[in-house]
Amino acid sequence: MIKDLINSIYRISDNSYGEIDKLFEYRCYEAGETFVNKNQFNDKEYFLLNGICKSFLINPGGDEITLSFFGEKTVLSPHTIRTKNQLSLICVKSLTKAEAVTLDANKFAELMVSNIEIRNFGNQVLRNELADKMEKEIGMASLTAKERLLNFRKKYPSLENVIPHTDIATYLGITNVSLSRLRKEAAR
Amino acid sequence: MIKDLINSIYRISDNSYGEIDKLFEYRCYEAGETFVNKNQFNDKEYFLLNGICKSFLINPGGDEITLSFFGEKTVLSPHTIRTKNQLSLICVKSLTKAEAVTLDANKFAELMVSNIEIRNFGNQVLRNELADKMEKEIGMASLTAKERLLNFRKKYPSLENVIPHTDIATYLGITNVSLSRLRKEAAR
DNA sequence: TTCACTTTTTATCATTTGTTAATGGATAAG
DNA sequence: CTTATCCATTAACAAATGATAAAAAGTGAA
Repeated sequence: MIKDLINSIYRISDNSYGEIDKLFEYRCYEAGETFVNKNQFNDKEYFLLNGICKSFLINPGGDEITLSFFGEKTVLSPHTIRTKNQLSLICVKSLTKAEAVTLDANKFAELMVSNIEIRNFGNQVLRNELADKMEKEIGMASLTAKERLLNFRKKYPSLENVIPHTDIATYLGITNVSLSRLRKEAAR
Repeated sequence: MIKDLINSIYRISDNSYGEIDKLFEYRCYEAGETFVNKNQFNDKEYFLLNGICKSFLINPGGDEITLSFFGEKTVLSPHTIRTKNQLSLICVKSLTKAEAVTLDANKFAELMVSNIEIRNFGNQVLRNELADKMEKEIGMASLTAKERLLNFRKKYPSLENVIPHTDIATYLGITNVSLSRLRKEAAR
């Protein structure tokens, strides 16, 4: 199933998969566990098998601001862009019970150098990450909160009934009270 | 001066610089020239020597939404994350007369594979790009428009008096009328 | 079940931002 | 110098969103 996850992003041969396969370590997280902490050492890549996670930052007021959600069978933001000097730039927590495999990020980076399929896979993950951020960026700059909510529903169907609304609200750039209001309007 | 630009991001040896140096082609853009177009073929990296550029997307209403600004001696968003299948995902235009050097992106990617200094430089550009987007993301999600304007001024001092306010407004996620209002308040 | 706790909704009012349109200022062409 | 054009500002009103607090609904443990 990890192979399916990878192939759904960029198709690689069984040989190439074998090279990554050796690096996997299985992990299990409880709901609400923050397993990547800002400013702490981190040298892993994460492939999420099931469950839901969010990446977030703490704003000056002390609130968690959701950056992205990660559903089952997705890759968390790549190590290169998530860390500086091996220290994490963001936090990641599980919002449900979740299972994942981790890989040593340095060894994976070496594979990206030596194996073109793995490099293409890694670069595709990077591009997806950026495309995601650009999509969100233009939404924040040109759509109303209601439109952003509707986009959120398209992009993450079913998530709305599974995770705390506060996490969704900060993702949308509004308060949870406003979200409740928009939900009511959208229901009509 | 191109060497200074590179070294200001990640210090590389003269040998490594020599490898990049061969790839440069000089370009000059008039103010208002869109030299990267969405959905069009693109295989270049861009190092901006002087002038100011913006990356942008067109929203459903037909407006240009500014994604980022690029000042003198900076690197435009790397080709990997800016294109898919060699087709550009965004537009880039010069807001002033500008000079740049371009490089063949595929040849640069090869250098990133064979030369660790160039790879580190390229990855640093990637990280900076993402850090930038995350900073903006959290600002859009947790700051008021006025605070975002003040942040913009810190980040791009002097830009406010050089480029059209509409470009700044869409960057901040507000209308140009609102920007004018905030400018007046902030002046007090 | 009941109780304690958290989350979501609702209501009220204040503030921010958008929309539209008119005004003024700058700039460039004739 | 005039005219035309573009851009920024201002004004008035509408709409969206925030802040606060109270009520309702859900959740989990004893």
